[in-house]
Amino acid sequence: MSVSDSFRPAVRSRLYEQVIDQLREHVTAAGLKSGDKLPSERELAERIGVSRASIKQAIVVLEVQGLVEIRHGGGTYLRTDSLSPEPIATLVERKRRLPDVLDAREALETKLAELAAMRRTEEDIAELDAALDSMRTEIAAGALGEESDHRFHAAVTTAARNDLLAEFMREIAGQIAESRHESLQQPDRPQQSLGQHQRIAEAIRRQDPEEAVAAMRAHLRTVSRVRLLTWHPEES
Amino acid sequence: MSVSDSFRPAVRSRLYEQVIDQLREHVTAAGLKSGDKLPSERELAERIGVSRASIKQAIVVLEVQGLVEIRHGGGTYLRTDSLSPEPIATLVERKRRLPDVLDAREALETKLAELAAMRRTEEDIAELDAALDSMRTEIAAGALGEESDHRFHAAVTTAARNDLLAEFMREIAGQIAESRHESLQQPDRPQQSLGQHQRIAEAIRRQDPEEAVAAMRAHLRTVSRVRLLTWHPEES
DNA sequence: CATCCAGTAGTGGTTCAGCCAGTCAACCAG
DNA sequence: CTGGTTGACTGGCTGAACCACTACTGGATG
Repeated sequence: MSVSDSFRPAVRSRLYEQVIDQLREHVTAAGLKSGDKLPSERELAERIGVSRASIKQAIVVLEVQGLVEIRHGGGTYLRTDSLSPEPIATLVERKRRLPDVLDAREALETKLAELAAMRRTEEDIAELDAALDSMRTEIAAGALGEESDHRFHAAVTTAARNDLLAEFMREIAGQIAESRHESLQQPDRPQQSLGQHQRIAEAIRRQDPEEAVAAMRAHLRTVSRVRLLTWHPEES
Repeated sequence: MSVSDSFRPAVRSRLYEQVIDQLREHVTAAGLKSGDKLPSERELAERIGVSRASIKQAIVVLEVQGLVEIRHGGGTYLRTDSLSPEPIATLVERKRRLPDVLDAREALETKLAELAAMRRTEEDIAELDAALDSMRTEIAAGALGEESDHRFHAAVTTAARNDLLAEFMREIAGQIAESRHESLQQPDRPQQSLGQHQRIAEAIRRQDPEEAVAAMRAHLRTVSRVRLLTWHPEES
């Protein structure tokens, strides 16, 4: 690590933020769950050593984030187990357990295939075909076709027209890329993959959701099986 | 207003919320844009007729929502043009995205049910049963059983043992809670819901992934159908 | 004249003491 | 058993006060 590595991110100046941090700690330390009651404002003020006004600011923030429910005269109650909105990025990074990613991918992409089959436009079909063409060319030239593979799945995602699922896909894009690379290095794998992609595209073109789901599932299970055999023969 | 039609869903009692409303009005009325300066806390307190503490609570809320930037000693500045996170346009947009959420939920929860059926332990079964018992009790008492509903689905998520999918579920937990509340207010809905949950639990207990998927899908489609009929008869 | 730099008014940050207004449980009366 | 009363507890809000920081002003300096 060199000189300017990490600036001290400036002091967390606002008091209410520190209060929120302490509340989070307390919740996890005490093992509180959804529905449990937090200490009263007066008690928190005394134990944390700040004024009630600051405690209240912190609690109001937690309230607007939906993490806590305030009952006038009745106390403050948890609405979640963690009290931590915890950024997804760090979690995905920490939880890069592969089988989890593969299961998640199957959950997301089979649904995407289903929706794509129902909603695809002519433009979507054109993009799917373009991706397949590109894949054929790459493979014929002896390449793995990773780029085209990604392009194809991105086109399916676009055709599904669901921003939320698209966002979830983005969040595991990194791990998918890894597993794609692994998978495509198996002998004859690119050619087999091309066939599976064509089957998916065909189902979407014919607007056949069930077949699209089946084709996508078959494709993903092939990918994951290879992956498991290569990396985790003993896994669960 | 007839008898049970619609109770006013509890008053908008909190002062800081009214302050936020007034601030929004002021911003639009005065035509303030991003970068402009808001009046000082003391001036706002005097003009709106509340204490500075309440003004500050409101401003802190706006800060954590990223709508405003506070500079110690320098004043408070707009970071957006409107100060309204959702004027009607975006609110409509949010409602329009509800189908996205429902599709995502089906993608995630059917997979969770499948995994749960394969991986559940005796403890998981016990928690599912406990949630069902609680649901029966609540419903028998005339309640909707929202809490138990959430508890049940949380138990399924736990039993699936996939942190990534669990994280995705957390991200849409808020919208799921909304749709749950809507759905369970339909006549006879809680009773029907109980039956569907029992079917899911039974499949998981028998370690029958396919049936678990089918049961979960049936349950979710009921929920989403009701929702669409109630709120968006004309949707897509 | 241009520059620099205190001084100062003004701003947000926080505290404190106090009162108001709900909630809840224990208790009592019917 | 039901319904009302009471009192302790909890969150909601206020007002005055002080601290920490910023920004502007106006005079001193080169």
